[in-house]
Amino acid sequence: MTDTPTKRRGRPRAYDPEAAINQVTDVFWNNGYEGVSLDDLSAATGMNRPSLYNAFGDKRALFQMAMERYQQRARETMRERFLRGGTLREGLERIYDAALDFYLSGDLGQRGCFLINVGLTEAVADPTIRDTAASGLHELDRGFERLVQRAQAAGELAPGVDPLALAKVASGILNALAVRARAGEDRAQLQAMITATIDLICGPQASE
Amino acid sequence: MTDTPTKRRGRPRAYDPEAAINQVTDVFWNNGYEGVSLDDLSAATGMNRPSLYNAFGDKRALFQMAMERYQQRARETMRERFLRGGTLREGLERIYDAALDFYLSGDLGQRGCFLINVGLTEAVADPTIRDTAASGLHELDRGFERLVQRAQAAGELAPGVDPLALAKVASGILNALAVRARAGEDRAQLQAMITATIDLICGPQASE
DNA sequence: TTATTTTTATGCGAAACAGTAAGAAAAGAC
DNA sequence: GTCTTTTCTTACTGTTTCGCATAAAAATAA
Repeated sequence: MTDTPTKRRGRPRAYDPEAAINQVTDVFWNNGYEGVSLDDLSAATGMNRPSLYNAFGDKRALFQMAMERYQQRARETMRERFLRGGTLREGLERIYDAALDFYLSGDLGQRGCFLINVGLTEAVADPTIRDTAASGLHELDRGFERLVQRAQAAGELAPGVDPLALAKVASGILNALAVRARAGEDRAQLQAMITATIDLICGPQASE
Repeated sequence: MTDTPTKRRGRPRAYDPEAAINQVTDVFWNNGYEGVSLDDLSAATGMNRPSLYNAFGDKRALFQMAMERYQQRARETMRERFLRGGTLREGLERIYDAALDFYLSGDLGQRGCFLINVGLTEAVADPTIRDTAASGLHELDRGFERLVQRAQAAGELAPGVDPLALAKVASGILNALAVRARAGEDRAQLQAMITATIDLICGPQASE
């Protein structure tokens, strides 16, 4: 739809827009919004500043684009894991496992979540950024709600429990994993928090 | 010990160091490290830049001082709530309630946690800041561990459960509350997450 | 070849920034 | 009153920043 495979008229662009957005996202993800200059982005993408402006707009627009790109990446990674079948325990294990890979990625292996650890820093000063970040978090909330409701429909949950309450805890712990990944906790520590959460929500696992 | 109530020799300082540190902390808390200029701090404290340098050092030192001041404030608020007696449920209610007041404070009422929402943004670029923030989070972890272990010693917990696992979840949810406060969730939504967590850890409350 | 279109490259300008130097001001000490 | 000490005030330096203006380069169209 938007792509034009036909030969363009003028000088061909020397950069790949897709790759550039990913590089911009990574730089913001590491250093925050205010911690990044356009020269940093220029160096990371190989584009010079006027090309950046021409292609994507100003710094704020670049950041907004980076947030959307991040959400797109995350959605592609997580969607299937929310929807695939299995028990609630299996679903939660799949989801948390994928999130860990995400949060522990990057050069230093502790980037956390873009929305939480970078976007929300700007939340007080910029309501637009805050709302974008918040909607990303709420999308995850809804994923957990559906997951738990499916488990309830399948008769997995004890009769008294409130599925939405379980979903809130499950989603909150995902936030905590992002926070703690950025704080430098290693995979084993984060995995211990995951295990504790899953055992609490699903009941302790039967020993193998 | 460190205070000298005797009359100082030279020109009296026109600012109150305690108040200045609090003001610096608030400005960083709202806008992040990179989002704050020394002129901002100068305006907030009423001190001009040379006085800031003379009194506290450069921007990095000011931020470090702000992190420590924040931890001091938090410690004073939380300590008593971790130590006072009562059931585990009562303890958790006390702690989360105080945390909400903290996270929902500030001009806009959604500042979150300084360490999480501001300090950790710098964590990838600056390991010193990361370690300071991480140690603050781990101090809370230990508080929850002791709280849950006391509950176990008092026979409140079911025999099978691992108290450290419960503590991990309780502490993780505290992180999530900070994240979501900054994302703009209101008190009622946060309270719902608290209730869900406490019910999950302590068992649902007997209806009154 | 010549014109047109699109992008890249160079570089400018005004503002903001961190940090410091030098001197004026306000207090006590003598 | 004069000296000494501490702080405040003003001003400066060099750098970085954003955003853009202008011109060169590389492609197609005619």
